[in-house]
Amino acid sequence: MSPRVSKRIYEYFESKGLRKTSQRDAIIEAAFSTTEHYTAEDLLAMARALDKSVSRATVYRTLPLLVESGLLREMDFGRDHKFYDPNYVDHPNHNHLICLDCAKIVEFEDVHIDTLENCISKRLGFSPVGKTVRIEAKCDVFQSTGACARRKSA
Amino acid sequence: MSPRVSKRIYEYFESKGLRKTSQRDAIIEAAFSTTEHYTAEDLLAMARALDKSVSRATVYRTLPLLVESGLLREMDFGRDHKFYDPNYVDHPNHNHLICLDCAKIVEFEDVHIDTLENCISKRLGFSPVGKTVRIEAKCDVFQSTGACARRKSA
DNA sequence: TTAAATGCAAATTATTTGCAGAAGC
DNA sequence: GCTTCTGCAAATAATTTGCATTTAA
Repeated sequence: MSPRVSKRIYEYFESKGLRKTSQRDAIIEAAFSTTEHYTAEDLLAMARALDKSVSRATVYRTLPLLVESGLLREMDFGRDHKFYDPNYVDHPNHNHLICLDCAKIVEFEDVHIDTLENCISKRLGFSPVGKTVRIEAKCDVFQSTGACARRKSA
Repeated sequence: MSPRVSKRIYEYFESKGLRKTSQRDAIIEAAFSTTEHYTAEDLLAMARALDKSVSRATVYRTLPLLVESGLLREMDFGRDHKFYDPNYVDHPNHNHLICLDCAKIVEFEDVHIDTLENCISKRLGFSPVGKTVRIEAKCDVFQSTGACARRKSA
């Protein structure tokens, strides 16, 4: 985890009067030491690798704090559990393309989408706060060769 | 429900060898006689108003069929239950703007978004299948007057 | 006639919560 | 010392499923 992220998190905690505990430290460290998306259960496993005393309840109680801090983003990919994305710290405007062949999620950024959505919001009489773009797509590689290099990584 | 929708649904059912039952008729009628978004529980109530014998289990078993047919769209608004949107039949490319002040969902269409997403997908080496755009925003009306005409309708 | 569909109630599963003890400040 | 935080285990709530019965084709 970068010192920048660490600083922002602990400043947020302090501003809210939240205490620093060893369990929260482990959860935070785990949450921001990867660029992968993860579930609450995944995060529990990652945090426990750092500190065995972390419980499931504490993970579920800490996740909303990280989301409120603005450093972690909760995402619904339409599956049965929520996913969390730690990459908004470094890429605040990224979007997701989900490959229906290999289930891989590709992150991308595009200034035009952002501009366009701002215009649309204004036109409708709103000020945009958060934007989500999700593209479900199929691999061109898979289409032509019948196999996809990414397919192994679900 | 328009005869066009009715025709498409029953053709889909027939093509899959699915039977026509009074309960399914009631659920389908309820599902496409509104332009509002609804939950499974909402749909149960609406279908029961037409046919008291409709059970919760049948609603839950029928919903995926309607989604697979392409006429109904399942949506995650990040709340604890799924929402269903029957408006894709008439507006296959619409998107959603969610007002954080009044929780109202505004549907809009924009060809530029669609074009842009096609370009982005191609550039990344994918063929887009489905696209979701969601804008979370705040009422300009609410910002300036402190109240919002839509606020009453949650 | 026979395979599919139904209602009921029990099962499932991610997430939340009450509580008594532990720990930060 | 007082309040917040924690782990545990039980509770919750949307959705799914097994089964005996009904019904469409």
